[in-house]
Amino acid sequence: MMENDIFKALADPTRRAIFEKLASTQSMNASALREGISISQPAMSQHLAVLRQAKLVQEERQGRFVHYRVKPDGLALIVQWVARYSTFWPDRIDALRQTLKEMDQ
Amino acid sequence: MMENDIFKALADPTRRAIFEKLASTQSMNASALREGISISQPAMSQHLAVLRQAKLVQEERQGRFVHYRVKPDGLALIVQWVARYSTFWPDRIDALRQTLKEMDQ
DNA sequence: CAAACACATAAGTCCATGCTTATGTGTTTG
DNA sequence: CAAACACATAAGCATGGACTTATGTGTTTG
Repeated sequence: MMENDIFKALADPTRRAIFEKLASTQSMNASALREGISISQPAMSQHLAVLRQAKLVQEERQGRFVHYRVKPDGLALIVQWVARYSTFWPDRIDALRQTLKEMDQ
Repeated sequence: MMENDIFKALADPTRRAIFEKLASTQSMNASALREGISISQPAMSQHLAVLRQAKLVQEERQGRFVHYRVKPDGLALIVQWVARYSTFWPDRIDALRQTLKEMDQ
């Protein structure tokens, strides 16, 4: 199941760090992503493969570089899953509500 | 980090099934939770311990039964984490927006 | 109070996973 | 076109995690 792929992909702290770094920019190639994260080249490549399979990121080859970027709809399933239990976080709902309000502007 | 505990706890499909079942009721003891889920008693106990440590559920002993229930604010960190990337799921946002709207009623 | 019960913990096994080194594939460049 | 480069894949290893059986702890009940 795809939902499971996403949860498993995000369960690793290194992968979340990669995703977060990727989200902070337009797009970035694999080598640039390694900067600041102490990790070997194959390890990065493997992590990106996991994120790719979970459809959280998308790749685009440009010459000998592969540019990665966060996939717009990647977190949708997580959002939907969490939303099912939205009645359980009445306090925190306001923050999300505010986020949505800001998106309208 | 607590965020990591939550992601890891939700990364297992059996644990998500337990959480979902628990969310569908007020509270339930460990034996009742096993019904429908093909799992041994110790396995259930261990899964509940993981969910407990992630603060996704809370326990309450009543006699020789231990009643579990979903902890209201348990998913807050996930919501906050996801909300940081809300600009990346513009299409799916409507579903969540609708959920919030329904909560208002 | 001994047996039954609900649950937790211990200990061991098996498979998944994150890492490493080594090598392969595709692209650019001197 | 050979070397350098960016990245992917292969293979092996070590750890983590989900399961099992066995046993422990606390509570109820006949």
